[in-house]
Amino acid sequence: MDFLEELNPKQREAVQAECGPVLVLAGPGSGKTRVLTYRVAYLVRARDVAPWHIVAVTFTNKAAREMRERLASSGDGDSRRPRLLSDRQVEGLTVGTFHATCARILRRESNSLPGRDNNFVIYDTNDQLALVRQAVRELNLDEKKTKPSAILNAISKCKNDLIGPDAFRANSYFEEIVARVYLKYQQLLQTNNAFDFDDLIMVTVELLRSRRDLLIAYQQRFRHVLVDEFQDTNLAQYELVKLIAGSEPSLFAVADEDQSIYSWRGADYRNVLRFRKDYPQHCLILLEQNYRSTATILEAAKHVIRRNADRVDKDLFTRRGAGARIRVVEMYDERAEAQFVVDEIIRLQASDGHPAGSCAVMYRTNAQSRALEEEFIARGMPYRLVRGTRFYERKEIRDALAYLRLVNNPHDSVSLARIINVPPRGIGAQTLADLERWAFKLGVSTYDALLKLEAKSRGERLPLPGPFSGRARNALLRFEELLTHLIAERSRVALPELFDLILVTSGYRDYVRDGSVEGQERWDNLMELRGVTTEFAALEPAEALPAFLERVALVADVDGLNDSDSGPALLTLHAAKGLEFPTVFIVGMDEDILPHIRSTDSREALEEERRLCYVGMTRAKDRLYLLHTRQRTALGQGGASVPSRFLKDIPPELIEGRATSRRQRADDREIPRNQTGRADVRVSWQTRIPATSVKPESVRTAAFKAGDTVVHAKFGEGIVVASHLTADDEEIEVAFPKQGVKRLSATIAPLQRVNRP
DNA sequence: GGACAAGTATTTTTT
DNA sequence: ATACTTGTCC
Repeated sequence: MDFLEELNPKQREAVQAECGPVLVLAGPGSGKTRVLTYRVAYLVRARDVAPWHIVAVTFTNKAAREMRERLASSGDGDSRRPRLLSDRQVEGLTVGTFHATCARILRRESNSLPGRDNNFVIYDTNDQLALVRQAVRELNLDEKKTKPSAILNAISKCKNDLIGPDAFRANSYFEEIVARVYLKYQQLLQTNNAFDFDDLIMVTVELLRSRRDLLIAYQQRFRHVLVDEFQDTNLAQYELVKLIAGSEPSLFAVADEDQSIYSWRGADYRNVLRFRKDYPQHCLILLEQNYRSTATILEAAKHVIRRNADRVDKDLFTRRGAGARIRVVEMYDERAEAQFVVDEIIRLQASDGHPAGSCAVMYRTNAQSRALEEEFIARGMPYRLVRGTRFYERKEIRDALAYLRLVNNPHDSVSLARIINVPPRGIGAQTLADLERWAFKLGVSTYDALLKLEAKSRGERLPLPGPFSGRARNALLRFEELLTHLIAERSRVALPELFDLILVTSGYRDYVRDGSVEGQERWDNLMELRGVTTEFAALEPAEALPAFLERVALVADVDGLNDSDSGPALLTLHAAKGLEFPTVFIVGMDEDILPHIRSTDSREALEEERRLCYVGMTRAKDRLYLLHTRQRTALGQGGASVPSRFLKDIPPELIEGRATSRRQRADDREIPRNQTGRADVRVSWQTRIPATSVKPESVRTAAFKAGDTVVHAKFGEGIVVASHLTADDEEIEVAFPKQGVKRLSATIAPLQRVNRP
């Protein structure tokens, strides 16, 4: 297997593991995705697995795309590498996000789904929110007392935990409301022939659970399951993986608990622990060699992450040299911080020809980008802002998509409500509310209500009188006429033509092109969207529209935003995950920013902030700058700020100029603070809070770590797979060749460590 | 039904 | 500071 030669022995071991459950725990920069990709190639080439039988799930479309590309081409720029698979083989694979994969399954099985046909639409967060509002209205609940977003969060959480509306049990007044809205919300989704993002997973699980025949069929189909970023799965996703993998799983999961930064979206890194429990016979492989960062950077990052409990302490190492020390820089405020960053990038460029494009500036919150952008603009330096307003979130794009979705699926009342009066047609909120209520009474979708109104206007007798004044009724009838006309054209003309037709006949084109600069920009955006429709022009009109909509619903960004290296990248720490840069600046290493103020009251949240910091630090290959300020303007009001606690965890000898000087640290303590860390400047110059007011964190370290070989008096030799510090003990899991994985107390069990590298 | 003023909330966001 | 939602008045 010559194509495996470019992997190191450990990576190769993972790739060639037997086809049972395999868990690869891998540190940053250890080649996780590479291992996953090669595993796919290995299954096909060495194990004669038909590509058809392989499903690889990722979390982003980007990751899926990159994986395909690597499999299909010599990849990574160095062109002399052999291809891993042929085009035909790659085409046979199922590589995609959880959501895209589930959407495909549901589309295929839509006849088994109550109230859905295969034209169902996928609602994103905006649509979901609109639907929650509608549900709240229909239940006559007070929108002010119960924030729709809070309800939606709760519903989403339920779905991530596979709790359907019937199974939900309320334990508080708020949850009572949630329970009622949830039920109504699901009904509305069904009436609209729609699923939301979370449904894609939950409904697929429900379907496979209730239909044994389908379950068996999909298990047969997807005999080999691979999961990337496994620490980011939620319960529903893990359940789905388990279902498809079946009782004799060929399941290959790659994870790094220390990079789990999406718990607020339902991700639960404890799925890694569950995996170990659910598949006790699994093969565990640790990838601990980092190929990215200098020893200094890696060491600093390890010191930061080590403070977290509940983790397998991986013993990361690198063969790279120490490299430059980390620069910890204190600036007066965020403007000075930005200046320093720009100055330093220019200096690096001038002194050693370090291209500006290989630098990245990272921050905790999007709002922090402003000071940076202002400085870059003032200095005339180009920069790449990674994910500003996303393309598909622009109003004009969402409006155009709403038209398209409505034409595809007229029962989609959320899209209908969005554009019924855009451009203005004299159908205001009141009229729309009346229409919706009327539709609700008749038990039909909003579009059907419009049809009934039209039938009535032709003189047909209907049981209920429409509640509309002449003016409103005329406006509604004109809209109905427009919509019916567009629907009739749907299966007649090619998609780009349909797109044009919609914009012209709806009056949207003239509405947008009002002669202003912004108007032109919006029009340009619409034309960019039109460009996407041309990719579907060759398909049958009836197929093109649903295919286009699915693509658009599941792809959050448009390619080509982060390609060129025309300047430094500006991005949030979250957005930085999975990327690497020779030089990284993390700005705002201040208490209340990183860790964020909203995280400081819970241990779990604080640990996630720590992981976030770790993710940022480990993006750096050669140079790492950590900046904090003395004073920071937040929400319009300035205040003194305190250096982030994470800075204290970095050993001084790794920091430029810190090893010898205690003075610097003493200076830090001079910064006045109150309990919240942000102090009123005037008061604070008199108040000095001793350093002890900062809560000390546990510095206890585990005696055992994953990978250690131990001998147990009874079980014999085994390998430690996990270690957690508990309140007063250390709990470890040890895999014994004969007896399986045992959970032991490190202080009580008769254990002896055999070796430690 | 639409324009404007006041009020409110403001982390992160793979799909 | 500011963007976005809601309330009031024409």
